[in-house]
Amino acid sequence: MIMSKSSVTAGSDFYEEDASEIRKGPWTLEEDNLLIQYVTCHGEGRWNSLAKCAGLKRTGKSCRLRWLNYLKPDIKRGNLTPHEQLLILELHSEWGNRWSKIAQHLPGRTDNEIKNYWRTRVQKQARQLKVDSNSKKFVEAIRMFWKPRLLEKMKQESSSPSSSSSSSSASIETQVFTAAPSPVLVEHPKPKNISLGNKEEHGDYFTAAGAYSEFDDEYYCYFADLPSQGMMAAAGMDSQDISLSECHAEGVDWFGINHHDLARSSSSSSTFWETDELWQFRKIGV
DNA sequence: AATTCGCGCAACCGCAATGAA
DNA sequence: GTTCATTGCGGTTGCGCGAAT
Repeated sequence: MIMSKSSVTAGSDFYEEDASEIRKGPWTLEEDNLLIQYVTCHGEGRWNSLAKCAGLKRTGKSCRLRWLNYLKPDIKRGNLTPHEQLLILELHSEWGNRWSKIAQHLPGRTDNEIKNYWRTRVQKQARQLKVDSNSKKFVEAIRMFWKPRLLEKMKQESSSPSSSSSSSSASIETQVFTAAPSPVLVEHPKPKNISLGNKEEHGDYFTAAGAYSEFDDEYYCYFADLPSQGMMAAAGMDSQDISLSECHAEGVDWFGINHHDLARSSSSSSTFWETDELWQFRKIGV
């Protein structure tokens, strides 16, 4: 049995209300066992009476939450897989903060867990980039940077013999691609037709094929080709090179961020892409 | 070694929706 | 149609732990 933080604090009276019989705070092992036993015998539901009948000095709400988020047998533990992360990003872009609805598409994951993931991982990155996590800017950044990396990671995992992909990964992948075709990260040489005219003050180049950054006299490709027309459509680009300012002019300020900071911080784990070990700058030949 | 800081996550809260009386 | 209890959901809080200083 998994020991929860709360379980090991058995006997703690944190939050415990002296005035009432209702206990609050971390659940003890004994309480967990009582709840498990009762639900196993009588099933879920009618949480208030369940709490009383099981001899738990908890509210029905508290029992329900404990069961659904922690004790239920089919709950999956551990880190979210790239498949699951990708699915969350996709579904959140469609439904917003409808956590329970999103959770329905991730078997074994709870709405609370998904909500926590969004707040601790995704929103953190938005804060670091100083953009609103619901802004178009950030949504585009996720689409351009994060999703391709997740797809790449999924590919790596599926080709690896020690792959731990769940049996549902195929269907998840199908759903993802059906929901919104995502860019695929590929190696990409620096375009020959980059001209000084496209160079921005930060030494960055934006092309239909990707974005390139000049940093310490090296070029880095930090997003890659789109097999589909999605990216260009999203940014209002045609097949010609386009500058950062032109991107801004289209109202898609993808990177209200300093690309050099991104590059520098690739070893400092202070940004979105690196924190999740999803992002690697690709050094390309000059 | 001691202290501080930041993160992850379990659990609480308030409100809305639903259903029974 | 109204009231009240219950359930479900999303937002928020705060504890425990490990990393950094």
